Amino acid sequence: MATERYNARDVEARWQKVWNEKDVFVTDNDDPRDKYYVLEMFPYPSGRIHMGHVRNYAMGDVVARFKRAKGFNVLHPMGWDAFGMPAENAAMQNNVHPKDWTYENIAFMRDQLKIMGLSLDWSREFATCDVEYYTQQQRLFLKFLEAGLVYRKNAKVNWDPVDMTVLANEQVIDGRGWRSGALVEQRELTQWFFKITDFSEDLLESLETLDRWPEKVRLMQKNWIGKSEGLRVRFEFKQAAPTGDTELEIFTTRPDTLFGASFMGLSPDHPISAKLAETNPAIKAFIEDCHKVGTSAEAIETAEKKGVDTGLRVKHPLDETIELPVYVANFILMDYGTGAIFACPAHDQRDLDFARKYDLPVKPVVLPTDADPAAFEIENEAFTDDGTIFNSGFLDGLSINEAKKTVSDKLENVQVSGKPQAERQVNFRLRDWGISRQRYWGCPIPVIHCDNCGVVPEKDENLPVELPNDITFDKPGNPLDRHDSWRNTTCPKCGQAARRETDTMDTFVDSSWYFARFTEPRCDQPTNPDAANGWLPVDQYIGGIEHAILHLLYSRFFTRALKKVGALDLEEPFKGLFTQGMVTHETYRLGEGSNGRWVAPSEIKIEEIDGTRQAKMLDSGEPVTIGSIEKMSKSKKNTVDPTDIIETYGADTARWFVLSDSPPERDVIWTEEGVQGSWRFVQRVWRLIQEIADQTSANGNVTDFGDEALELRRSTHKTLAAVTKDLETLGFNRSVARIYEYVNQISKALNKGTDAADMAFAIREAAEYLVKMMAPMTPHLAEECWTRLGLTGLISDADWPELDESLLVEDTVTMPVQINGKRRGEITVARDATKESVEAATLELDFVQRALEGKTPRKLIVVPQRIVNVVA
RNA sequence: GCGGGCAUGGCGGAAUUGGUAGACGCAAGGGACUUAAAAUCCCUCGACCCUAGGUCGUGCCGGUUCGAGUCCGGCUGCCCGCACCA
Repeated sequence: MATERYNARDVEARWQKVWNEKDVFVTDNDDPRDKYYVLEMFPYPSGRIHMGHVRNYAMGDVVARFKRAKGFNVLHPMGWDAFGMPAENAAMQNNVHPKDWTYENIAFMRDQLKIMGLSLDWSREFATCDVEYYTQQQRLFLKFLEAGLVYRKNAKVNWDPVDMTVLANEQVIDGRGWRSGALVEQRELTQWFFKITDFSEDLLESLETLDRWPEKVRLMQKNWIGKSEGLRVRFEFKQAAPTGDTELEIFTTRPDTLFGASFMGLSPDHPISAKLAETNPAIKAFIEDCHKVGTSAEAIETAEKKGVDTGLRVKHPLDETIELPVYVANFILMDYGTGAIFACPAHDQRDLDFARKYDLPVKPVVLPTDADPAAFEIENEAFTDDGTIFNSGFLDGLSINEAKKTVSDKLENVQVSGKPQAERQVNFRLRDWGISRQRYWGCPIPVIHCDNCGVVPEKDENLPVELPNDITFDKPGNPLDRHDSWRNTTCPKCGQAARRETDTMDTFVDSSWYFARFTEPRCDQPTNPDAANGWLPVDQYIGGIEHAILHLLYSRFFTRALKKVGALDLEEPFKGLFTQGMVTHETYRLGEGSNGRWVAPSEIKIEEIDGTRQAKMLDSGEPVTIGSIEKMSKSKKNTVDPTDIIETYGADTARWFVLSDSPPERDVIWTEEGVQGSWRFVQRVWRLIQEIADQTSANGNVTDFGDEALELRRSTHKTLAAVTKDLETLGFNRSVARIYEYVNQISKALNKGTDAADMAFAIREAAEYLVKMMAPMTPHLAEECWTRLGLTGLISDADWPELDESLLVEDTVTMPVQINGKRRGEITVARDATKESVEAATLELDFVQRALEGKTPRKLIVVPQRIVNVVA
């Protein structure tokens, strides 16, 4: 039989059809085998899949297929995170209904995913904008409400005063609305919140159990939850504040620096600030100024530190003779602690910046170890490390921790107006989750506002509160607000005319429980607890690092809330988490410098002239500047369309490429050369398998192996052991490298001929093992090779190959020999040689004797099976 | 601003987790086959030097160790997140 070229397009379509017709990847909840749930973060249906998706889903698919081969009952579903702003933007720009836009995108992207040959159970697919899904989400909301996990309070939003609409943080650019360009204002609205802070302690402690999560993600979550032990201290006002308060209550984590206090700070949103503003025009103007920035922490914290002296004065709690001025300051957040602080500029950078600006005292009270107390001064950098307390009266000489304790103990026992002056307090940085969005394309919050009864939950039997279809986007703002026939309803409690809530839910709500819904996606309740408890937790979750905090924390909260309302019984949703890197590409520009127009990789060609890579336009030949490598993005046009790649090279090549080279947690650079390399490899494997299929047949028992056959068999089983381990640990790039190496070895062995029965056996075994090992990564190629080798059934249903451990160990081991830490040669000894015999053999070596010049070594280090080091 | 991460040849990376730095791939150069090209196959490929050998070398500076890409301290650069992007 002649070898034929591998036609990926035909082969891939053919096997996809077979998998589909045989329902190979449809999962049965009642299958008795051990379960394994693999999930990739579901995509937002933006229009087309991008290479980041290809990488994410290729990884998940390798895990799914590998675990399937290992005998697990694998759940590997797919869906769509389908609510959100882009659909509304499309509606405004192109006059298309968000629903139509979204479902059209989903249809297109589903087809794109299907040609990747993913082992997904498509029968479980859903979109979060499906009425069936958001009905259950509304049901959950009502259960959470009943369980006391939902409440309303005032919170700030970014307000665009020209468009008269609420803006998302990303729609605020340099403090201005992205469309109108108007300066954004902060505005308070009554909004819905989930009580995630009920679980602060549990969310923090439980991170310890997530040993299959990246350490960095756990650390980020820990810092985000931000547990701190501090002190609430009441500072007496010299004269009462206009609110009538006689004390100012602050929260601090650094009571040890109390003697370094320089001033007090109030949040612009503090009630005292608001009261002062009524009579003090300067403060009024300042607060208004503070409200002219966006609501994001980044905007607030990067703004220049500014404030206004209120004229109020407080007494220092440890020394009545000290009087401290009270400022309203723009960097103090109302929703952390009490919204007021005491400032110690020497040991806090923000306080220092502020003190320098307003010429307030800076008194160091923590002395760095080894510093001279007389000479130690703070310049423009606060000292925040460990040290010893000084300049602090009775605290002098104590450590920071001792001083914290001493101050806390003392102030807890001082009475001010009949209450202790201070109180120890555990504080969390984590805030409750505001879920209200003033938008159309989201899950409606199922409550009704009644003039008689107040806020009334919709009755369960009235669900769903369905989004109306007849809406318009000709005006800014939420179309639900102006949709009278939808908005006007009757009160479920008293039956009188009432109005629907027009806020919809944050799309993070949609993605906080979809993994549970997949376990029984057509259930007429949010979950079937049996199915959910059977499948969950997700054994391997894969997605972008950008979700390290919010999505994952919200999902962890939801798991606790779902448990509380009896929807499932589970501690943590994701047992294993893997965060993959981005796909990047070179950028290209036509024209001068930063004015140049971005051009796409498909519009140019690259040549190497005198050793330098140069780019020019395909059509005009104009020179193009090659720019930096950046995350693929539409704005920079450095994208490669997965569909184009798959049409040219096939899905297996694309999958193989995104799994190669770069470690999966790191960014991968897409290069045309790299893809061609992968494509050549696919062809090479196909040729190799054809040759082997033609030269060997399924062979009988061979028990005696010559050196060459044995060597190949050792390679086979060593490769299997390594690839198995690499796939277990998601080291896809390593397993790809091993397979390249292994194919080189098989080719070499094949060149030596297959006449001998032992070689024929070893090569045949190698071919079958190779194909099985590649099957999770290049499944179509593997099926085709499987058939070509005359094997029956589908490789997608086949077991992972068996490992012969006896072939992994060798009798001798070669170790490097170092002299004074530098490699000077090597020594081959029996695997089980004793330390003493290795030492003796080492001293016999020519180069060792030469180096020692007859002297005895000062030290001889033998690490068995590793290394020998002679210290002369 | 705050929190987290990353850095190894021309390029992507590997390195048994403190033990031979550069596996494997890409690019490049040389050769074989071919009328020619493509494809394929073989060889070379960190830098430097007095080239049987040796010196230097994992972003920069310092430290621990018989031994450091790996551990510790201090920098620099880039990337991610910051609660209404998904």
